[in-house]
Amino acid sequence: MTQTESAAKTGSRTDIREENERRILAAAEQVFAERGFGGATMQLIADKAGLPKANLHYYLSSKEVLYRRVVERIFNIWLEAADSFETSATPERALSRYIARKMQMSRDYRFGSKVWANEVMQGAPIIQDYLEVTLRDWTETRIAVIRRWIDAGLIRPVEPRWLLYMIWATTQHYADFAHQIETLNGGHPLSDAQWQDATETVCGIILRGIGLEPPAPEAAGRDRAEGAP
Amino acid sequence: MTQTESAAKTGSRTDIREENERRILAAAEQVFAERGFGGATMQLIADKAGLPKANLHYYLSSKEVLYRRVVERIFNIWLEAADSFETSATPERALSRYIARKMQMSRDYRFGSKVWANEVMQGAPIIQDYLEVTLRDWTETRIAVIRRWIDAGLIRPVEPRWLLYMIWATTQHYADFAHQIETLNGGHPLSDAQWQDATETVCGIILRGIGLEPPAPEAAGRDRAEGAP
DNA sequence: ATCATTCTTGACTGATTGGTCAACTCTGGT
DNA sequence: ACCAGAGTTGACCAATCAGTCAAGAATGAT
Repeated sequence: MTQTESAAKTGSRTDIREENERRILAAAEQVFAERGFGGATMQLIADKAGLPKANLHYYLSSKEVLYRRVVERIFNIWLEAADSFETSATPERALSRYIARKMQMSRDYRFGSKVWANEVMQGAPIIQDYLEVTLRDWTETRIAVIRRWIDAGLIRPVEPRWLLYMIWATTQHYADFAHQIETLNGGHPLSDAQWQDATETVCGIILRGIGLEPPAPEAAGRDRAEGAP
Repeated sequence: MTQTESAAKTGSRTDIREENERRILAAAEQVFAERGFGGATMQLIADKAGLPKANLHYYLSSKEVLYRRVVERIFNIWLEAADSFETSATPERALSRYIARKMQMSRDYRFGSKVWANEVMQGAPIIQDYLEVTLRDWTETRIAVIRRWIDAGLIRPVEPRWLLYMIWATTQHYADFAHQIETLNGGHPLSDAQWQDATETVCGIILRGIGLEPPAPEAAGRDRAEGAP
């Protein structure tokens, strides 16, 4: 039916495949986020993607494969953001940029964050190897950096682990508990100004908490998506 | 009824009912925490409780009723802990006690915390009224208290909402993401000393972050369950 | 000992699930 | 015009699900 012409300008086959996979993955991310792996149904994902259920299995062989694809995509996005923790910058700059970036991610990828939370809460049956290798390596290098800051007397002596967990927890909270936050906000999503204020507050408390003076908010550009890679 | 006599260790019927309901609720809390509502099965809960599945339906009429009971129990536990935010105390004392109590709760009720997180992530289909009434009221009163602290110049001027969310996020993270934390801890659960250090670090960063000097760790008694109400 | 009541449980049911399949349409190349 | 291969889809299947039920076991009161 009209399915084919909904693709981009060029009607190439690979475009159809890419477009449909994109739609399926987007729908799946949302449904997995809201219901967890076990609670999600292929029918629900199909409906949300606007495709018949059999079509899902044509592109993604099984529910588990689909879930794995979703989780891997999220982990890659997380990895990109993790780069904004510049190990060569000053503590103020490295931490404030990282926190701001993670807050922005909670706003832009709230479904992905929830899927990640769900996966970890269930004991990470799918992504345990990511945790043990990639995440652990990333964490260890940042811990080393923070420890060097401490040794240089740049920040107060705190166990770097707890500091990192605090940043993760606080920023991801705005995605995972978005519904609770909205309810306590009178049922309305946070406005642009509220997001910016929350980001500055979180950044300010954490930086001051370890003995730093937070830098002036960076250009205030809230919709300046992100800088170069 | 004949309930006049105080419930002793007699093998009375009500004892059997209470004991079985307790076992079912405990098993259900764990399974709902690990799989979410949709992913949990009555068979799994029955196996974990050591009872035949039909027995579950004898005590609790449906899966949804069972889930509701679990969630309500968790909310009540949360409410008790919320009392440790003493509105009459100094900011240092009110906040440090509240944070310590919430950290302890993350350790003692990790399943409950996960069920709560799951429920909120799914849009709080069951407990929306709790969010809108009880939680909102509690939050508003604490926000008012924090605002008074600010007006009195006791703490730095920060939006109280973001401060509360930060405390919730950070403390609950230790329950909801316990698996990730364990993995990054070499596969071992946090030791008593690590829990205490994490608590003090979280407390220290947040208090210093709003311009307070954290009080000396309270008696360091890590297994001194909790004081009176 | 009798008996009403509570508790136990294997066997069952209708509904829903993930996944399959064969018949079908559409597309670009020739 | 024709065709090979990509994309589409309703109908179907075995497995699993929440929930039911009736027959029986256990218990306290008399």
